[in-house]
Amino acid sequence: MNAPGQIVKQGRKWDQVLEGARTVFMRDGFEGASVDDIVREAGVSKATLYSYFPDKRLLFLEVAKTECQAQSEAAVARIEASGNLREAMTEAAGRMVRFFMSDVGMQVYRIVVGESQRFPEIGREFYNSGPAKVRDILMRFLQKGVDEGKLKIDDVALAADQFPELCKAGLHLPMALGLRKSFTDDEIDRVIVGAVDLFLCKYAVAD
Amino acid sequence: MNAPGQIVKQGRKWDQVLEGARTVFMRDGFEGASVDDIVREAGVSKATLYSYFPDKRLLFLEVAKTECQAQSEAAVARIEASGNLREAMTEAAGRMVRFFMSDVGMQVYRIVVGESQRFPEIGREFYNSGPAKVRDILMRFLQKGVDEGKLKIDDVALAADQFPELCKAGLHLPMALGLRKSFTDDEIDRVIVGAVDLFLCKYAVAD
DNA sequence: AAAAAACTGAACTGGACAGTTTATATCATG
DNA sequence: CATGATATAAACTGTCCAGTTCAGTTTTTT
Repeated sequence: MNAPGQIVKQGRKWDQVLEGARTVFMRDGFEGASVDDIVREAGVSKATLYSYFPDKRLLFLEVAKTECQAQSEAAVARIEASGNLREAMTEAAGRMVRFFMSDVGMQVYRIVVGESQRFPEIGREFYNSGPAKVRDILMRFLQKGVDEGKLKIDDVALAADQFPELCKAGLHLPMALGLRKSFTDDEIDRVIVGAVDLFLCKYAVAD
Repeated sequence: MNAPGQIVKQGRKWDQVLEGARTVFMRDGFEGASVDDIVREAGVSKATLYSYFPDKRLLFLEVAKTECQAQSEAAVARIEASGNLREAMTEAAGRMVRFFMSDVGMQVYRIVVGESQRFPEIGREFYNSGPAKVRDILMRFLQKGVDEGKLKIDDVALAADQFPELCKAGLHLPMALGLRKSFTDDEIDRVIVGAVDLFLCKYAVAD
């Protein structure tokens, strides 16, 4: 018997449950996924699942948290400024776009946006372990550029919000709405190059 | 008896049904709203609702469509370039931000993103009657600026995607995720001015 | 005022699904 | 190999909800 609201991590099949839940939630969303689907996918009995997770909501929260951490770690891997600022930013942009255009990234976004009304904590969890990390790293990166005299930015926080938005131009919304399943590398490059161009045109001291 | 999938618009209480549905869907989302809630809110019998709409999904689709049209018409009201380009864009940005930051606009976005997996047509419906209209008008506006020699833009379509994204910087995501309920006028102005500054820095011929 | 159309209320059907229970089986380890 | 922890299958409970039905009432039309 669990203490109410507690997740118990011991036991052989914990990973199995989580992996099955991940698969089904990512495929069907929160409401669309039934617990029976999940136990079938996980190859586990319902009683086992409920011995680990007190309810469906907390199971989903665990999946979302894990997913965000994995994603943002992959996406955020050092922007360590190689000599050339433009190159560094272009590469960072590429990683970000891959971050939010991946199947899993997109699906997490959809679910989180859709459910953040009913589960407010999920919105914060997602923001902190994803977008907020990107923002922090970008701010540090930009500030360093300013300190080194490569960039001239009055409002670094604003700039750190602007750049990721520019990288979404024409890509993110059509995907989130299911109008497009994917984009070609050329389409993506066009947006990234355009983002970096626009950004550096204002903020670069000398290019 | 309706032809399958057909919506019947005749009858006294059609508007009443739609208005009740609007209220409840906007408050509770699609899954969260029960048809019984809707008929109660609308002051109408369940049989009446089902004499107009063959099912819940099509009722929601109708609400979303109506909502988008109303919104985008309000938001898009002429960007007729008053002499000053910067002023015109700043004002257009203000309208756009008000467009997607309003309670209803935000809620439609949440629901549509959340449900566009299960109902693909809803994503397209929303995109075409909202964001696509803004995009078209912006493209025409920018092209005119280019023709008049005020702007220099290689890729007008890209620029028309970039500008709205810039207007979302730091505002849209925290709202969509429920981290912030609202923003002060100062916060919004900062983002709008920043967007116009960045945009015109690259694209304006002479400012 | 009669006929037709629209509406009502309330009960009902059928299905989906979260979470529980129970009796039984398997595993890990000392 | 014995014992306690972990897992299982399957049936069950209770709830929620979309959509239907129907006998009767109100409104509109003619």
